[in-house]
Amino acid sequence: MALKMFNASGIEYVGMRELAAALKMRVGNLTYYFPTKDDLVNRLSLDLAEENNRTIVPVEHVTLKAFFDMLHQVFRNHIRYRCLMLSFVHIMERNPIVAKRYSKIQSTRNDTWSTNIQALQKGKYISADATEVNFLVSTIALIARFWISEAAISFKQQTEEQQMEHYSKMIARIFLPFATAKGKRELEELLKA
Amino acid sequence: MALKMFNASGIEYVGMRELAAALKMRVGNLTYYFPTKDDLVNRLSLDLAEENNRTIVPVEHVTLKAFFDMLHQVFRNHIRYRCLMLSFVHIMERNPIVAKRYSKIQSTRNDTWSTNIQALQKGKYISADATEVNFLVSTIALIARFWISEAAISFKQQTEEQQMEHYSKMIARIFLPFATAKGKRELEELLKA
DNA sequence: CCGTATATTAGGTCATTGTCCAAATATCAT
DNA sequence: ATGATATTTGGACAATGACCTAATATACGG
Repeated sequence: MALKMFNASGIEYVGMRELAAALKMRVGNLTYYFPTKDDLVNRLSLDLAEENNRTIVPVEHVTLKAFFDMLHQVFRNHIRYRCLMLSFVHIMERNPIVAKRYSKIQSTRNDTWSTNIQALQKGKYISADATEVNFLVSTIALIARFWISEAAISFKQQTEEQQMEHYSKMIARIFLPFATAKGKRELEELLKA
Repeated sequence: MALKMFNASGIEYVGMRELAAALKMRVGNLTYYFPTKDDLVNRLSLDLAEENNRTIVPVEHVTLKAFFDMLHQVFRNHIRYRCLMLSFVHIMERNPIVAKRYSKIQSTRNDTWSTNIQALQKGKYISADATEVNFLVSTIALIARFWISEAAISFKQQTEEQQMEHYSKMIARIFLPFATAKGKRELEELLKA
């Protein structure tokens, strides 16, 4: 419920009173469960982190298709918690608990992406040296963090599916130069759709 | 002065009273010049837009070096108005005046980037078809908009110069696959530094 | 079933925020 | 000097997040 309202109006524009009313509670009652608004945000952030834990996993025999399906699922998770993504910077700056957990998680996330990209190499889908893998990981991280923000500004009129497709394709294009012949075929399939 | 305080603490965490005090004014006096905080933000946004107007221009005989110098200068402008970049999404959502001006400006910005990239093609630095040029433009736009936000979260400990270098190199790497032999030499020079 | 300890709810207060206003004062052209 | 305009002042307003105490419900051991 809180998530729905936050997604609709933005975290900082939903008051505790407003939220309590929607929950048919009194304000004091809401603050009993979540003493501060940051605690609420912290809870939502935990939920998102857990969903992503289930989504971002190392895959044994990864294909480019599987890799981009995983990315697509991450995008979907971000949409479900879009209020967090849109207020990302402010939350990180003002909510030390969330910030600390995030920075801890993030390095393992990057490791997982890196592992999966190296698996793509072993599967002869792409070919890239260590610094190139690093580049791919940090580019994915940047796009994954901020695609919703940019879409909210520049592609408001598009559906969420169209937005996700746009950024999936952007990442696919970044992979393209590193793809083998086999990889190119799969990527061009993705880019065509 | 307002800019300095906003950059230091974030727009939403500098109060009108605090700001007025620093300006040795009364609050009511400040609101005489800027009736609302949004008017203040609007003014700062105008200033940034003007600086970028001077920076992002079509260049006749553009080189990759010149192109990345231009990008570097854009990054510098963003640093000077970092409070705006860090609150980008919220401003666009809640300040219709700024939002409207931004979306109008942005399409001409993209045109200019596109023109300059096509000039790089004419100069035999890179080779890319229309959709690839489009891809390059939208990727640059995304990175330019959000690099400061990501740096504020993930590279806090680095200096601004190091941060700019990181994202310049990221863009250089995105150009690399499209570079001609001549272009590759210049880009690898940039990536080495 | 009673009595007590714990969990929950209610209602209100507090300081802070952005915004607004009417009166007082300063500045300037005629 | 006088009238008009520009600026400054000090305070008020509603809304916000946070906090607190007293009332009430629930659960549990005897």
